[in-house]
Amino acid sequence: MGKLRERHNRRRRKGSMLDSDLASIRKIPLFVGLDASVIEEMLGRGFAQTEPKGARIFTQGEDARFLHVVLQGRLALVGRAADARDAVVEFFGPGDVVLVPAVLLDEPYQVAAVLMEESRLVYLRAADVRAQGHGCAEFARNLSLMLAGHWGLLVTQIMEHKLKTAPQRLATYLLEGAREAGGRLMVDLAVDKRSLASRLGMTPENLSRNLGQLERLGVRIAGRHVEIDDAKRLRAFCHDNRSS
Amino acid sequence: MGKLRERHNRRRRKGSMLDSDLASIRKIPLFVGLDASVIEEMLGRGFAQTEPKGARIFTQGEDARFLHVVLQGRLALVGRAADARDAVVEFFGPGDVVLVPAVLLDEPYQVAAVLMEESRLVYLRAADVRAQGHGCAEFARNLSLMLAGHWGLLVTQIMEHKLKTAPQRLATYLLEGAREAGGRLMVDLAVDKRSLASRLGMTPENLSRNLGQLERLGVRIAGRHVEIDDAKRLRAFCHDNRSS
DNA sequence: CGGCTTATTGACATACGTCAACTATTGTGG
DNA sequence: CCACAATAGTTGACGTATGTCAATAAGCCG
Repeated sequence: MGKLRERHNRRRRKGSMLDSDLASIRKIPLFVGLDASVIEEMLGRGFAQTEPKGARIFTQGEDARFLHVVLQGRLALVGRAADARDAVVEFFGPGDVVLVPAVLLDEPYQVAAVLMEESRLVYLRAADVRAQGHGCAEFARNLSLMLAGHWGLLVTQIMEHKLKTAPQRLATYLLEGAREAGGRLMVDLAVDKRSLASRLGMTPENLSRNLGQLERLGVRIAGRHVEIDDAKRLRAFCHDNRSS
Repeated sequence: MGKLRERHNRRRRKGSMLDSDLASIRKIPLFVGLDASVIEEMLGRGFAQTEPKGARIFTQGEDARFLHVVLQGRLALVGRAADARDAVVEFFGPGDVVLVPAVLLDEPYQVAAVLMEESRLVYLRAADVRAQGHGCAEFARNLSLMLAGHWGLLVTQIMEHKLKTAPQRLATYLLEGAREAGGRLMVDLAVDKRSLASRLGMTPENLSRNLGQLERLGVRIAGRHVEIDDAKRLRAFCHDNRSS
């Protein structure tokens, strides 16, 4: 729960969009099926920008001027309490669209966004997005579907917090992110452990200890690289309270 | 975290919609600004029904066949973990529309819904809702706005869980629900304390103790009726960790 | 290499859950 | 309307998970 520091916060300058950017954007569900004119209208007045690790893209309480699309990299939505401690709500990566709610409702951002690594983002003007949400039925529909998906993410997280212990939440997170490679299940944590701890609702110290505990369940940890020997056992551990 | 029991679960029979039902529905933000034909198309194939306290409207894992609108009463969204403990995600009351995400995505419900008191609900057929989400731009837009609003609720709850202690979450909940009446701030808890405890992420025992703790901060509790003598002090307590 | 940040480990404090007993409240049938 | 059972809520004693503080170790970058 330490404060996430922002090291660089240079004033951003508009960067023009590359063809590769446009190609990526068109594959994102929010933008599929739209008339070319609609996409162009939104993108035409937006821009793309690569920003360094630690950059604060926007701040809690700030007016929602842009809709952000992550092309590469990773960012964290960070909420800050009145006493200046803050918590990571969720991470977003390539293809994710961030903070549609604030943009649609034309409200201040409820949370801040901080880059976990150097990332390339698209900035779409909030007013344009709202206009298309109004004018283009297909876009409005895509927005709903995206929001519906996010709803599920948040509900899942709430339930995990209320029903699972810290080690169980950690194990669940690992299993969700795991990929099979060479007959082995493995995960590469995309973010530093301090932020991961915050996302999982525990202190960094406890994250360390909980990783240690999982090693006794056949999880091997080397820095940010994690290997899962016995996925079945780990899954059982997530569900059942009464495991060792 | 005890299990919410369902006492009555009679098979529901379709109930026709009353004029007063229609009047209520038209005032709900999700339905304002729609062509009369659109509303009629959705409502025409739906129905309204009054169901008793404890009724389980739908179950986790069930396919989303209906979109539910609360006309009167109160329901809880309840998630169940693998080990059969369950947690209240959120309460919904008159004017709220429940589980749009599952309906839109045509996915199974992620959570169940249980009535906290006798309630009158509208059942709209999921397929009809999806069709209008597709066909009617204004409805698609309203859906987005509603989902965006819900997103804020859930994010707030996640942050409170990560950043606040149980007594602080309780105090925050009381302040949010408080109404001014006769120069006094007061709340009437709409649900039983067991469910409230689950919503707030604590045990019923701890809810009792935490209410007791708040009494030392000028909160008077009598059953489900709560009076707040010093809102300023209570607010300070919510924000600051280091209060007595 | 040296300085900085990040991660780990240990000792300790505490908030919270658990279990069990008790009390209050609600509902129901006689 | 009362008596009784069932449920809901409270209280206390206690254990444990998790946070806190401090010191050490391990990466990372200039």
